[in-house]
Amino acid sequence: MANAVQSYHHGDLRSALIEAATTRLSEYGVDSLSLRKLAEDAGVSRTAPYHHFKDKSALLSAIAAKGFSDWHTAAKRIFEQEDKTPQARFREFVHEYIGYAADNPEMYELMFGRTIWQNQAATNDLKDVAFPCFQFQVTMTRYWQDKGLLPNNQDALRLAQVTWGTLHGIARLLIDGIYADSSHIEEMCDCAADLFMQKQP
Amino acid sequence: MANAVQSYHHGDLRSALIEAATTRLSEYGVDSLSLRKLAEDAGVSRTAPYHHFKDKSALLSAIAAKGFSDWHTAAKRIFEQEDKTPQARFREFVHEYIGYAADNPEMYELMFGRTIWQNQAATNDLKDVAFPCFQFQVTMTRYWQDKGLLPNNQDALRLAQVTWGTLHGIARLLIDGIYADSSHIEEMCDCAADLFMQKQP
DNA sequence: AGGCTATGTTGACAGTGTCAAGATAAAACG
DNA sequence: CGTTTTATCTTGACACTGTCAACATAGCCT
Repeated sequence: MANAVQSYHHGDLRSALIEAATTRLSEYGVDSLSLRKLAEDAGVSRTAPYHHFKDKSALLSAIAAKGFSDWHTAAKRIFEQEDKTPQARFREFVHEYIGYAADNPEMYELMFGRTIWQNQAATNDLKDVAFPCFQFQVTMTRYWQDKGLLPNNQDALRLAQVTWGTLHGIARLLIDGIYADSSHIEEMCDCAADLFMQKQP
Repeated sequence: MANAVQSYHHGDLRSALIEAATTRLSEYGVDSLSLRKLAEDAGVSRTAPYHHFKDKSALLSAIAAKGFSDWHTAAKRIFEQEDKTPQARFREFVHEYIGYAADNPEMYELMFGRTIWQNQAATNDLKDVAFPCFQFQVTMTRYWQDKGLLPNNQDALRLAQVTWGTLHGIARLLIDGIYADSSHIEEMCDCAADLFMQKQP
């Protein structure tokens, strides 16, 4: 059993690591995340984490997986608000997407950044959670096309890639510090939403 | 003078470092860029680079600055083709932008990534070259608005941010390995271009 | 000729991820 | 119950990294 007095076995090191890493991530950024520091914070030796994660990338993947899970829940909540018009939901989704990235820059960077995706580094566990999120983007796009909100003469997949690309691009420009001025986020979101929802007069 | 036989003074270490770093960057990626390796490749000791760059970030900024300079030139060349219609030029610009990112993923990542932009790490030299590039995006946007290509009821700055965001987002999704399938780049570019160039029927 | 300054050198420090080999506790099994 | 297997944790070590301090050299300016 794991008590205040540290025993040889931690008890639930895996969860403790993920939790500590998530906290440290949002506070100090992904660059300041070191396995050794995390281990020390958990009161455990440097190499203990290796019995729970293949390497550093696997730990990061686990954190991101949780992020995707939360993201999917939030997206569905917005999308399924029956009491609001599709227009309102679309606009809300845009604002929510950018807002999430702006409020949780380090988590967003981890989830949608190259760190865990390049070189086929992504864990299968991660893919299992992330791919449905990407798929959901297509589902929503098709729905909005059916409702006449988004242009119907485009392939749903391509259109989803472009709309998601737009949100992703704005998010990245914001959180990567390329937009020195981040005071007009709402206007940018509305501009993007207007652009896609081209109402034919 | 710097001959085949190495003398105490290198001669033009600064240029040699930038050149070697650029080559290594495009071949092995920004993560494999270490000051020590670069110094060794240049036949010089580990800390010699510090007499030419404040720190690693400064070296990266110098490389990126060259990238921005080239980018600006290429963008202007496309934009100023008098023999082509604005539509054709806009479409070409979209393809060229994504194409550049796809062909030079590591350079793009460096130029538009967080590494050199976050924490106000960007050198003044870098800003001096990069900001005109960002500004040029607005200039082009305003021109295309005037030509009736892009919607005229939006603020040029906001619209530029959104269109650039779209290109940037697609580029990043591609080069960060999130789009496992990168075989439909052209279709995505056309879809994006079509979406912005909403011809009112 | 002498000194200043730009440039290059070695030594050192505090980090990092990760592997190998050994220690310990808990669980599985006879 | 005792014994063995397995999961977990430990120390030691290695090869890296960026960066600072102190010192050496060579070229330029007066």
